[in-house]
This record gives sequence, structure tokens and C-alpha cells, in this order.
Amino acid sequence: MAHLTSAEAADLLERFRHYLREHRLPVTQQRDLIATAIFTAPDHLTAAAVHQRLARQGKRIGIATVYRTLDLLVESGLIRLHEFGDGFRRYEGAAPQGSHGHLVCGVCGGVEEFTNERLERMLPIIADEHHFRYRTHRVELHGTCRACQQRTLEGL
Amino acid sequence: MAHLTSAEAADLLERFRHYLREHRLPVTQQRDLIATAIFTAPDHLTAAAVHQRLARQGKRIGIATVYRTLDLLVESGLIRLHEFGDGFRRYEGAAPQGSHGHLVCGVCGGVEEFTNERLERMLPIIADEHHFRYRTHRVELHGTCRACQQRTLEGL
DNA sequence: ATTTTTGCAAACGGTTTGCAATTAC
DNA sequence: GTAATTGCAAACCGTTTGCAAAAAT
Repeated sequence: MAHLTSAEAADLLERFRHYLREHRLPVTQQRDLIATAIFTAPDHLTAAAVHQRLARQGKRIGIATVYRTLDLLVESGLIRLHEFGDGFRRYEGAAPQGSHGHLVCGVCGGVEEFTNERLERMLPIIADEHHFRYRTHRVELHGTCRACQQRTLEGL
Repeated sequence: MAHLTSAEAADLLERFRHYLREHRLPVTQQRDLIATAIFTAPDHLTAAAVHQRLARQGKRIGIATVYRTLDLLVESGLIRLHEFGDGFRRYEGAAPQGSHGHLVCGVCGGVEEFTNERLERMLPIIADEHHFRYRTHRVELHGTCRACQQRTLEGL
């Protein structure tokens, strides 16, 4: 999600702790830090990016712990996993209010977000038409972002 | 694509050969075989599946060649790459007439396809609204397929 | 005190690459 | 005949796992 407010991040962290207690799992420093790193990130992070982000704050956490905690966060539904086709798994905090689509630029590899109410309303209906029980969706539009279009026009 | 007709497969193969000649690249037996394996497959194949499919026909082709040719096919736009989140890249022949979405079952891992005209019309418009030059899209609906819903009801 | 997590390093598995032999043109 | 591909095996790299030490309950 494009930069959650600190209140939203705090809420997600509290929900993660609740999830852990509910499942009789220890609430550790590492889990708090990893969850917070994702909830406060402005964009979609890879596992390595989470690890670096924490290292830059002086928090040395094993990469294995990062992966294990990311799994927990995905299972709890508090973060979402994406694979945009470049071989990296990326994670982002789950939006409290709803989902969004992604605009993936084939030139610079950047990913922007968009929301569209009509689309959001449509997708569960389509699932239903195919007797498929809807849980969530993923919409990616691939093409060229505005900046790269202009860069191409300028002949660089 | 859910089983292209042999005419459609033949057309795609001819377009692949044309693409190769256009780029001054040799048309080899291996490239023909790999392309045909995908174009005639009933579903989404992994690189390993393509390799096995050919091996079963007595065609021993190196897995590296499979990967290299899949890259060419993706670049040529004649096949599409998907990553449904299980760690495998899957490939399918590009539909001559248009795209389709995927229904990904979280229980059995199966993938069904659907088409929806209204959705197809909508997506390029959404891209445009965000000043994004549309090339293609990917829509996945995640949930539970019909068969797994029934299996759950039966209490298995 | 018991149970689970953590962190390291090694293993894993899909994908990519270097290079000599082969094939396409 | 020249230039590119092929196939093998090794390398690569993101991710997972085994296990002893450390932390949470």
C-alpha cells in the first residue's frame, strides 16, 4: 500500500500480535521489527529489502527469520505476496479498506498502484458466474509508465 | 489457452518461424519442437513439463535449450508467462483473439480460465486514466474452485 | 522449566551460463 | 565456411531447512 499512516501501521502491528497470541506463538522482537518494516514501507519490498531496511536501522536479523516471519504475515492475511515476473517475491501491507491493482512498467520495472471501484465490484461477480468461491484477486496492467513514455519520446 | 485448434497451433508456429527469420536467428528443430509443444498443450506448462512432454515423444532436448527457446517465445509475444505463486513459471500459447483471466484454487492449486468481455474492455481504459500505455494485462481470481467447495461440504 | 524461535551455514531447486561440439544458413 | 545453437555440467541465486544456542511464555 502506498505508505500507510503510522496509525494504520500501528493497527496492523497490533493485529499481528493478536494473531500470534491467538495461535499460541511467541511475540518476539524480530517479528515486531519485520512486520513494522513492511507496514511502514512506501512500496513493495522483497525479503532482501526488508533485511537491508532493518540492517540500516542497526537491527541484524537473520534472513531465514525474515522469510519465516513473512510466511506468518501472509498466513495471517496482514500482508500480501506478489510476483511481478522478475524472479523476486514482493510483499506489502494489506490495505485495511480494500484491494488495488498494479501498473507494471516493462521498461523501468517500476510498479504503481491504482484503485477502481467498478473493477472491484465486478470481480467477485465474475467468480460467482463461474461457481468459484471468491477470496481475493490480483490485477496487473503491463505496459509503459508515464515517465518512460516521455523518456522514449525524448529519444534517449 | 484451453487447447488451441491444430490450425491455430500451426499458425503460431509459422509466426514464430517468421519472427526468427526477421531477427536473423536460425530456425532449428529444437525451436520448432518446443514451440509446438506449448502451442498444442491443453494447459499451462512449466519448463520441466515441456521438457518431459518432448522426452515422452522421444525428443531428447537439453533443459537449457528449453529455457532459451521459451525466452524467445515470450519476447516474440507468441506465448505468455505466468507465475501463480507456487515457485514455477508457467507458459501458454498466446490466444490469437484475446486474453483471459485465471481462477486459481487455493485448495487444489488448479487453474481454470475465464473470459469476460466487459472486463477486457475496461482494463485498457483504466490504464489510460492513469496515463499508462497499455500493452497487456493479467487478472487472477483466488479462492476455491467448484470441485473443492463440494469436497469440503462432504467433510473430507 | 518447557516450548518455540533464532541465526548460522548448508542444502535445495528452478533457472542461467560457459564452453566445446554440432547445426543452420 | 561462418556464425549461431545445442547440450552438458557447473554456477547462480532466491528460498528453505537442520540444528545448537537463545529467548519467550
